[in-house]
Amino acid sequence: MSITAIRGFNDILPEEAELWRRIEEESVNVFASYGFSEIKAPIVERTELFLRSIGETTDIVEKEMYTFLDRNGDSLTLRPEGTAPVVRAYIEHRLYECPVTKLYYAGPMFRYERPQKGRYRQFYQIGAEVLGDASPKADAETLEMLMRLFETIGLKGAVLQINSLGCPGCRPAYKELLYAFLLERKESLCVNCIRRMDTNPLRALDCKNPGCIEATKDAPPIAESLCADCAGHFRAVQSTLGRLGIEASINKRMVRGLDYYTKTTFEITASGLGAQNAVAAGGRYDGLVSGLGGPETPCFGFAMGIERVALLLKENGFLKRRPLSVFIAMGDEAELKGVELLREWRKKGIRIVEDFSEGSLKSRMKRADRIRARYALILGTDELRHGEITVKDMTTAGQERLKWEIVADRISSAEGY
RNA sequence: GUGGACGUAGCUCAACCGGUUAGAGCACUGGACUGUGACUCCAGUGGCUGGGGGUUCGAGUCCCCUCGUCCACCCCA
Repeated sequence: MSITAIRGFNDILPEEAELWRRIEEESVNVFASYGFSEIKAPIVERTELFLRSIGETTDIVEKEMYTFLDRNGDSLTLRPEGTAPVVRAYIEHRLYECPVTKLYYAGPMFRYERPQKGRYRQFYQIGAEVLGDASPKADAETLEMLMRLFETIGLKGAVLQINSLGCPGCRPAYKELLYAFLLERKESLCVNCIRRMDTNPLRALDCKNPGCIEATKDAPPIAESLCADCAGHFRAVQSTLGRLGIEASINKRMVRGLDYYTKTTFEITASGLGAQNAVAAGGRYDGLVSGLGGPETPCFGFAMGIERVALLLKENGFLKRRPLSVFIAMGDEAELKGVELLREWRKKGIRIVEDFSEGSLKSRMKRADRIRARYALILGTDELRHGEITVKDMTTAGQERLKWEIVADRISSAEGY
């Protein structure tokens, strides 16, 4: 084995890439029907963008970023998530001059983590952001869109959990309350939670350590500390979801790993992914745009992990014969005529490859089968003389000799081609 | 960053307590079948046992180091 891909960075081979393309196509279709347009932001940004958006004390920033100095000495970072770059572009190009902007993006993200099932160092997300809409209906409608997407691509068993994290108006008071509560039970908390008590006590609610779960069982719920605005917003999200027929359970322990979230947060999980069971997650981030120097702009967004969706979809995947023909010429003259014919047939949209191998017809037929082609087109000396070609359907084993002129029509009208 | 499992042919795996020339299935190539794939039968190609060091008369097997994969923790999509 000579040079291999680096750890956590994977090749997506054609069979899987096709599945990915289906996921992306369906996503784009659904997003478009809700009025989203695509934005393509760079993969590398100034490190500062992520420090200021994600938060300096988050795990992502503290230990997971691919950060390096470029030749000028600027600190740059491979994007660990998609929202911050989108918001940066939104501000930079003054897209806020439009009252509501709905954007989606797709592409690779990078986090330096130990790879495991459903988690890689380069991973792909499709995400969408609604910028400039404060209404709880925007939250609910976007969630409905996501659930619809999962339904259309055939992903089964997606479960939606929601929570509200409050806003800068009410969260500080809650943090105090929770801090006091945790302080009383400090002995039973894990070291991690004790360390984070001062900076981000909410993380203790999310901790999976049995001691912490037990200790925080009766912690004061955020819901009771929300200000009138946040509480009303949360109720409205729930009732709108109800009217849209979307089931959502409230998970009052759910805390996101990024600092910019406010009010609604959510996570969609599915079984079959191992420990990494979230397929999509996101929430509202009303303070991010202004925090990065733009105008006050309430926003809601999410990101979906393509690897994880693909992992779940692969369970009911099967190999199909591809809409592809293989051209097999017997002899030099037939080969010469072949390139001419292929040129015409391809012009008519027939997907076709030529088998240039020297082997017997038998071995060449075998190759055609191996690449799972639908048709084998055999041009021998007799066919050549008559202006015909033998067309064999590899799925039915039936074959017929056709005049060159009608081959393209015959093939393209076949079902599944 | 931490813990556990595992690295043997292209793939999936076998090889007893350390013992002769490391095997099988699948795949690949050819033949049975002169121009017809899949099913069947026969034959053949294919290995620095991840890499390095050590113990031993002898290492795929035991010990150490290293690299890698997987799973879990942490965290997250």
